[in-house]
Amino acid sequence: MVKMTDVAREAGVSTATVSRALNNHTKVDPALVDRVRAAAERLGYRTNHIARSLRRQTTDVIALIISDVANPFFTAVTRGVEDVAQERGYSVLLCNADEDSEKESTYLGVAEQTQVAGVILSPHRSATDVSRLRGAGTPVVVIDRPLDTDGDSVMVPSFEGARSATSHLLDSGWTRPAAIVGPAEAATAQERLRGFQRAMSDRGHLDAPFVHAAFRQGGGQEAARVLLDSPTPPDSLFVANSQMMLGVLAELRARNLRIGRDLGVVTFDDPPWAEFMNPSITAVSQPAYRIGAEAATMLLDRVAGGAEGEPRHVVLSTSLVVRESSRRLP
Amino acid sequence: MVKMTDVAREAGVSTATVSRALNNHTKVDPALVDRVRAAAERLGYRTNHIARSLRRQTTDVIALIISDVANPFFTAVTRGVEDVAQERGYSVLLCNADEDSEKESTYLGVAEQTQVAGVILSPHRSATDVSRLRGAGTPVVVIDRPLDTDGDSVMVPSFEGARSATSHLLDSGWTRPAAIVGPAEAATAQERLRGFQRAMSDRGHLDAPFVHAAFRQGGGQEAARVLLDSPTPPDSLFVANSQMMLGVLAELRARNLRIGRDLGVVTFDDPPWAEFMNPSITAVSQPAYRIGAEAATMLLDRVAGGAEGEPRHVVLSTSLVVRESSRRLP
DNA sequence: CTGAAAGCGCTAACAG
DNA sequence: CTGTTAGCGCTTTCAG
Repeated sequence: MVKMTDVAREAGVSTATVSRALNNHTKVDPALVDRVRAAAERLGYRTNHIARSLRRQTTDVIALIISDVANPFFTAVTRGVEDVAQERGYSVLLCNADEDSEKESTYLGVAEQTQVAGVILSPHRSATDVSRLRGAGTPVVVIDRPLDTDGDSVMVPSFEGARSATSHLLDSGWTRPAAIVGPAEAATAQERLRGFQRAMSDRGHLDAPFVHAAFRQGGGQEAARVLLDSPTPPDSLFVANSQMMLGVLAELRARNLRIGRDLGVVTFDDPPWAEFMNPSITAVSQPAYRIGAEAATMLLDRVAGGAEGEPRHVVLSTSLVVRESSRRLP
Repeated sequence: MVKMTDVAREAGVSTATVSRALNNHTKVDPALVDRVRAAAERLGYRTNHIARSLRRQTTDVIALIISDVANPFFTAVTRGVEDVAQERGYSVLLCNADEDSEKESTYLGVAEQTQVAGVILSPHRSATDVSRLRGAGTPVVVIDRPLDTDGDSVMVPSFEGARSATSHLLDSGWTRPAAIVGPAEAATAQERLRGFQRAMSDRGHLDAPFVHAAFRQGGGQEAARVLLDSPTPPDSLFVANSQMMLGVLAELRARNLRIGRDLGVVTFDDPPWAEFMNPSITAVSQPAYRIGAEAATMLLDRVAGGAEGEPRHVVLSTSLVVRESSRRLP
């Protein structure tokens, strides 16, 4: 491994000059800069970021802790984060908490120990503890799901999205909607459930059925099974994310139930496949890429400008993409 | 930040002992270990991995450089990698090369500069240069697409997969299949094209039409457009990955063409949505999770055991999942 | 079995 | 504008 002292010797200057020249620091004689650059090039020198980080007490990487890599919503968020991070010279340490508090806390520890410059987190529960990180001066931006403690965030109005999706079901002529929401501990699950319930109670349906399940295909399928097996099965479903929707589709297929005729469905999240289903799936679309991009921008601004100052909250809006699955056929 | 010297003082021992106690190194007096552990706990000490890495000249992170985060194949690979990495105490630095050689080489540089313990790479082109990494003694395992230079790899027989998918189309009564494959520079695109062509020529179709396109939804749609607009349009399509398949579906929908009646389709990769389409999509399924898990295992074995020794090659098999989209309806 | 001390490669005061 | 120097926090010989 060729290091700075090698370059310094080759260029006939001190390591300090090499450091300054390579990092286009303060004023360095242009001639020297060239000489150093040339020497570095010749030797194939590359900065040792570990050493730099130890000295600078911070790194060029930000951690992105998401709830599920298999979920297209989060991969779209990831692309948004990556694009702005890359543009600003940062790498992204992607951590898949996998809807599991324990894994999440492991990763929070990794983020701390590797001294990442900042963290973007989609917390599993609102009680997730980020105090150590913040205590160490590491900026944290929360996305998708809120935290009990205040701080920078990029959110989407889950309540309103769920409410409008449910109202739409009712408007389309379905009379007995039920909801399949995420696990009780997830804030987005609670919000989406509240939105659903509000829409229902506004129309006089007071005890609308719902079931909590894991934010995954298996969870969605299990929930659909329970609901459809109940004494008074629903005639339509509001499903709280696209992974669960896949499970619902599996269950409907197993029971030979046809969407649009036997059952209306709407899902939160608009995965790429939704429009190509037959019938196509009505969805509450979230600006996932923008959520990621905004969060990364906000985070890197903090990294540069210091963590002080009022918490900032960005709320992006959802939109209901009406397709065929919510239409009631005769 | 509480560091080792703080723990040492608190426990009344030297930093060397703290280090040894915490890393359950050689023989340390159990009583001291307890005292150190307790002190560390009390103070909320956490290892500074940056400092450790600088000293040890290696890190606890492996880099995973994939071609496209939005592709379910790669996210499944990612889960496989993550699971075994986590189990063995490593973190994963996920890099999305985004089907772009330049981004890929940026990330290869990041991997080198951050001194990751090893790299799992899905190379964009077979000429991708990993010599610097290997020269520095960093193990590299290649997945999905081969490299010109020899080294550890986990692959799948693309040629055979494409061939059997195409034969299946022919067996199902379609007479004019065409192929939509990836960009000419991608080795998997070439292999899948060869497999397609072999199946075709074996049945006497010598100049079967095909088009290269980007491994994305947009690429697939554009390719479908070209093929369907040709003077003698195909009656069926072999599509080289699921992202492109989404584009094909978009184009078919735009033209009001029905799968199974107007056109037969088969895709490489079996994304979660394929079975729920209507008609369901016949697919060449790859064991993505296992590819990731095998690659990570192989890599970490190298990390532990040294990079020397014969290159190892694991080849996992694909399977054709026959569904409705390839069936020819009267 | 434990401690003292050197040093990983880099950067940032501080002098010059 | 450039060089000297002192560490960042940890691990690991080398002595004891």
